[in-house]
Amino acid sequence: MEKQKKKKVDRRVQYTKMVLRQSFIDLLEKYPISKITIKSICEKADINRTTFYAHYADQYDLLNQIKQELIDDVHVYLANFTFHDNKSESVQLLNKIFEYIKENSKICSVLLNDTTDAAFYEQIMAIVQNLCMEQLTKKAFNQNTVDYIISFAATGSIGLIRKWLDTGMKEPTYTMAEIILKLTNQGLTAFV
Amino acid sequence: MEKQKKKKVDRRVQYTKMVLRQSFIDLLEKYPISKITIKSICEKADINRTTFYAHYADQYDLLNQIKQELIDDVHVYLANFTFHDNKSESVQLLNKIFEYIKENSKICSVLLNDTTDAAFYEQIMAIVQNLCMEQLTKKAFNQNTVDYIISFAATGSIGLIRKWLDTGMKEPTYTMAEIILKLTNQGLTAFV
DNA sequence: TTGATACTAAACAATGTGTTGATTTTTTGT
DNA sequence: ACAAAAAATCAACACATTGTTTAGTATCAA
Repeated sequence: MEKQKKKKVDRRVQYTKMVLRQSFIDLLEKYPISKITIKSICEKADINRTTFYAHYADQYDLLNQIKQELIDDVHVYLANFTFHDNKSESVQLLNKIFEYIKENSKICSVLLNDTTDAAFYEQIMAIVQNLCMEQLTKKAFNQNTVDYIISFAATGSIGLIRKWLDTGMKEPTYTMAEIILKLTNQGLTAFV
Repeated sequence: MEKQKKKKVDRRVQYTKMVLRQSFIDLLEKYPISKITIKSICEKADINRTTFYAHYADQYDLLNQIKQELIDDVHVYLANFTFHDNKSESVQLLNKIFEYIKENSKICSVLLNDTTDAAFYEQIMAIVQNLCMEQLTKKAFNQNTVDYIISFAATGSIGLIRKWLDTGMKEPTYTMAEIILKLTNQGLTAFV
């Protein structure tokens, strides 16, 4: 009963956050984050600078919130799916992810190119892990080695996605899902 | 004859650059680059701010020069080796690299954690590519797919190294060289 | 020693930062 | 429709950093 009352978000707040976020992303496409000032974000968004500070500590805080929203968004997007170790299911699921990335390619490009924040990176990796490496953790590998393999596969997948985004998301001979699954699953067999 | 005269670098310049660089790296270990001011670097180094501007445009320029020096350093470090597709040679070579990283773990940690700069990333990836993926390009794969695989393996390797650095460079059950080679080579076989 | 080069110190305008308090506008609940 | 609450605005503020200039000093290489 207590948490039932979800505070309705003020329309103004919604608008302010939306427009600040959008300005910021637009700027991020043109300039490195180090050159983007709070002032410039606010001017582009036509929002008072004082208002910015009411919502965010600084640019990086704004960036983090954008990241978090994306993570949540992806989780919602995938929530409907049930997981099986059936291979075609994995492919289907990964395809769904690439569909999502394609739809949100603009923001994904920006966010994946900034990997200074380890937390975001690891959350993305966690998603990949859950999708592609179920069988990995089940088998009785040496845990130490497993961690390294997971790092490799997860980071590699992100690199793959970045390349895909940078080159205009052209579908290669194999689908992205196929490539990822083949590379990860096959890589594992080296350690069985 | 023309280019023979290599200008001797002034000792003062050498000292200035060295101490600025060192201060910067020290600060990078403690604070995110966005919080590091030119002023703070200079104060720590006890160098006049005007002098900083004589050598670097800003913090990011300094960072780039540090990166470039590291790349050059690695190339020199590996220059003595000759390449074979003999497997044990590859292992030896990779071990050499991990030796280098271990010796320079402080700076490597800092530099590898900032991947906003694609150029540096790609130069590191190029080294990994040349070392581990000779046989890859030789085979008649579909070029489109090859590019993706290279991205995956190279980025994955960097992720692996980052993890290794973050966890104190403990030697896992398999050596790092073994893991990288197994994962990359094995991953390839999926596309033969 | 000498000429060249590099560093320092001080001052400068320009820009961005983060916070304040008073005021206006919009939303929400009744 | 109205009053209370919440949010955005505005102007002003002290402050820090930036990047550049100028003149003087110290160090270097030869």
